[in-house]
Amino acid sequence: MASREELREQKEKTSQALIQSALELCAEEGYASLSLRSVARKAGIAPTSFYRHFREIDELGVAMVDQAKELLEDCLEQAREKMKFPAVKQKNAALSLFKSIDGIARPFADTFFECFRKNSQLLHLFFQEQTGSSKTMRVAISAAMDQLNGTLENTLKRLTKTSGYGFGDTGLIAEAMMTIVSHSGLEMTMFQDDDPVDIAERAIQKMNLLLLGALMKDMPV
Amino acid sequence: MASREELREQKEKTSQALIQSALELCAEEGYASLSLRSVARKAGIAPTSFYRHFREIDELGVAMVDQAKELLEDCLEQAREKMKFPAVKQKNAALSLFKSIDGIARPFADTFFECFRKNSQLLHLFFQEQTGSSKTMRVAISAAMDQLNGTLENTLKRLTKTSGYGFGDTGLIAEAMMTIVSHSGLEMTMFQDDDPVDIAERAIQKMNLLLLGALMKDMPV
DNA sequence: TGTACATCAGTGAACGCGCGTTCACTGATGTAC
DNA sequence: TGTACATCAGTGAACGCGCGTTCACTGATGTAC
Repeated sequence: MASREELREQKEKTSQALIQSALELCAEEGYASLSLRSVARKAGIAPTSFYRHFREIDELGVAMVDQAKELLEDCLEQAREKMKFPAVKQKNAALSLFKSIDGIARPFADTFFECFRKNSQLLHLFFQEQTGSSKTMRVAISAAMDQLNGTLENTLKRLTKTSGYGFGDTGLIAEAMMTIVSHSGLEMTMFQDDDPVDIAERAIQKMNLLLLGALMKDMPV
Repeated sequence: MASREELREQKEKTSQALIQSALELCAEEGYASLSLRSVARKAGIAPTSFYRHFREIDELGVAMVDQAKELLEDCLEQAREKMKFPAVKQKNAALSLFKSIDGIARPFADTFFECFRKNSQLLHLFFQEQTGSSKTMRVAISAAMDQLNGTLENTLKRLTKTSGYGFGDTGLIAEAMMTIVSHSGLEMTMFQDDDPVDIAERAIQKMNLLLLGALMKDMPV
């Protein structure tokens, strides 16, 4: 009936079921309260079977972090394709620049928040446990964040290459942008009474100010 | 021996011992893993005595949030006294403005991070549980943050009142500043291999860019 | 073709442990009369 | 002044529960010879 290959697929399915169950439990009780038994129960397998897939809970945690990282890399790639930074004429510089900059921050935020909305459990876990109590998780997430920040930094560099204007320390800016959107994303998932569109708009405004400042600082006057 | 008044003081001492014990345990294992028994054990009382002070763990949690809020209000007051925004001459505007702005962001960050360093357990708890798994905690912290943001907003308004320049949406800026410093503060406590001075300097740069952008946006050109 | 053996996802019983909560209690202090 | 009662922080035994982990097992698949 089930070939060795089919068995391998079945195992992968069970692993994914464990991850999905863990995500749902995290959303309810938080990562720190995850128990091996509750995850197994939700996934419909015996507690002891958990060990066929992960050595411990943190190994499952890292698997979730890996998925989140893949997702976010895709999200940044998608954002990169939509972000524009049109050249501006010199007069009315600040106002005109501000509109150009919106072509960076807005598509970035839109893509990010859409991704957050579709995968709120996974991304809440990722950003929340960045400074959570499991060292294993912090290390994994920190490494992922370094790469994501690097990806965003490259996007920013590419955007400014053709415009004549530069952003100065693009690494710093990428970091700040990620801080702003991740903080806003967490807010959206936690306070669902608040208007998510409003939170998104405020995040965009914050990034616009940041980017305008970065442009003005090194601008030839 | 012990008058009724002395008994009242003794009870308050025990409550504080419980809070202190809880803080140390949070720093090791996280708020979600706090147990009534472990807190009582660390404070040197019987598990059942816990109920003489708090109805449940979350009530102790909210007591910690209240302490953190008091501390942060004092910190913002202290920062307010040190923040300056000297007027600038029109020519070389951007560069000159950037230096003036540093008189806002740097004292603010210095005060905040010094406070964070001295009370890392309390403030880590406060900012981490802002989006943690206990709704009771999230609500308490959210209310405290609203007030703190308001305080910082007032400080910003007062700073610009005499300079001729305005910051536009000061609420938005206060929010972004708090996001930046709290995120950096959490980084410092969690990754102690990283240089805290470097993290602080980057936070200051981020806020400087934000403030510069905010000034330029509404600037008469 | 048949037989013995290896692999491996999943199982169920059992263990000791720490947990939150209940209960009736202690012993010191203050109050009513 | 003396006696009965109220208050209240702290106690220790006991409970039932969910936890992580161990162990020997099953039953299906594939492999060696």
